[in-house]
Amino acid sequence: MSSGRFKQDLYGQLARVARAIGHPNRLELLEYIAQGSRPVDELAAMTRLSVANASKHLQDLRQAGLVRARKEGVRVYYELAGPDVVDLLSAVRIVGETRLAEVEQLVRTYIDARDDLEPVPVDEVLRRARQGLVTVLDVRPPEEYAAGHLPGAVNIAADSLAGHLKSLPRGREVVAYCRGPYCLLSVDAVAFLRERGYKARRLENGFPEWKAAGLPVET
Amino acid sequence: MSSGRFKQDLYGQLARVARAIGHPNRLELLEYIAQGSRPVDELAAMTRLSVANASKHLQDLRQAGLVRARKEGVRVYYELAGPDVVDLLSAVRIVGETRLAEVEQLVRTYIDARDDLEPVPVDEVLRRARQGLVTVLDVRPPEEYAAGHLPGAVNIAADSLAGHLKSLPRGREVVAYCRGPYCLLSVDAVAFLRERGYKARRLENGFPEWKAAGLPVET
DNA sequence: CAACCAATCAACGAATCAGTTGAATATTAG
DNA sequence: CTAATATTCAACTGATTCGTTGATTGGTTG
Repeated sequence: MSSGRFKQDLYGQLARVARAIGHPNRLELLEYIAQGSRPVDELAAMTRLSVANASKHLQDLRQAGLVRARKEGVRVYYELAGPDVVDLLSAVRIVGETRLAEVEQLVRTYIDARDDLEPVPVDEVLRRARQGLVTVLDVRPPEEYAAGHLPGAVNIAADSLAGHLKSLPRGREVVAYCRGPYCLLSVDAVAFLRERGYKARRLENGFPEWKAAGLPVET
Repeated sequence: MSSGRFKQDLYGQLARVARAIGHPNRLELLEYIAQGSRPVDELAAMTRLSVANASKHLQDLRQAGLVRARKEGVRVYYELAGPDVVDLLSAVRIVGETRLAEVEQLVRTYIDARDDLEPVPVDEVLRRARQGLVTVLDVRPPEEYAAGHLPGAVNIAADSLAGHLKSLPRGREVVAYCRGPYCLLSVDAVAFLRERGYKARRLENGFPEWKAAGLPVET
């Protein structure tokens, strides 16, 4: 039986996929790529990596099938290969949170401690946003908002929130979201809004998870 | 803002989890561990690794939180940390199958080609087994069957199937399963049974996925 | 205690990986 | 065509990983 070869080859390939997400810099790159397609130099700047280094990591991701590269003029845009990649990252996140004390600790101190442990589940947001009971607030930078966002969401980038409070109806509850469950932009935004008397909560997941779940998306 | 530290530490930890499943031998070890707890020497024998090497890989898995070690007398039994680990492995499998041509090719030649592309979905098995319409057949070795199996399943190890056909009712359809979607034991069994006139199909997933999905398990 | 066995540890070489630097390629602008 | 810019490639260093070998620990048995 050549089943030994099968198993060997197969697990060799799957290990390639796993190793591709086995480096902190590649995980961070994927977080940004998951918001929409981006050229190499922007991704390098966002992650504070040298362009050559970022380029190499991106090619590693591409060879593992996690991202695609699309050439447009002089630049190369990288984009996520598909929603299954988001599911994979979520699975890693869940294992990390439930099995590694270090992760649980980090999440507790940086997120839970500031957010009063009451993230909003997705189905609730969907329902109440349709009824106009909440303002859905996207605090990511405008390029990412433009590449896709929750239906009806208002975009105010986290760093310009202070200057744009007028566009947020005072009475209604605000639900903020950003790049993912570990993105602190919405944590900061919620804290800021609460200080100013708003009733504000954080969506438990970010845009990529929303989209990967097949929920409606607006562009 | 010390959010840079947060992201760095967090992704460092998640990368640890990913790297733990980033080696073919560790993936194979996990396949066996997912069937139930096993001591180091048995796992080493099953994977044809040296005991020292297997021990080291198992410790890597333990440090990443994927497995637990339980000492019983003179031997150490390793067991899966939880169902979320099975979900993680499934996520890697799905990405590999949909994004890597090599994986799709391997699955096609070793499984689809021999199984006529008609795996049985889990809910169907659950329903029809309750009505007594199908014989559910567990072709894993008896120790693994003993550690947990589908409700009502009959256990005939794949290598002793030829000698135990009498315990399989001739008229009823057989649904065979084993260690997982990539375990060839049930593929062989289905082929063998079909040659002898049985109507036999393969369950699309194995025991670990069944259990991780929260479906009923018998011991 | 001594013998024995499972498991781990320590140390080593080969291989792979991560990041930098500087050169090479490709596409657009002038 | 030339210049400018985004990206990739090549070469190299230091760090990490994998597997083996032989020694060591820890628990059981006679």
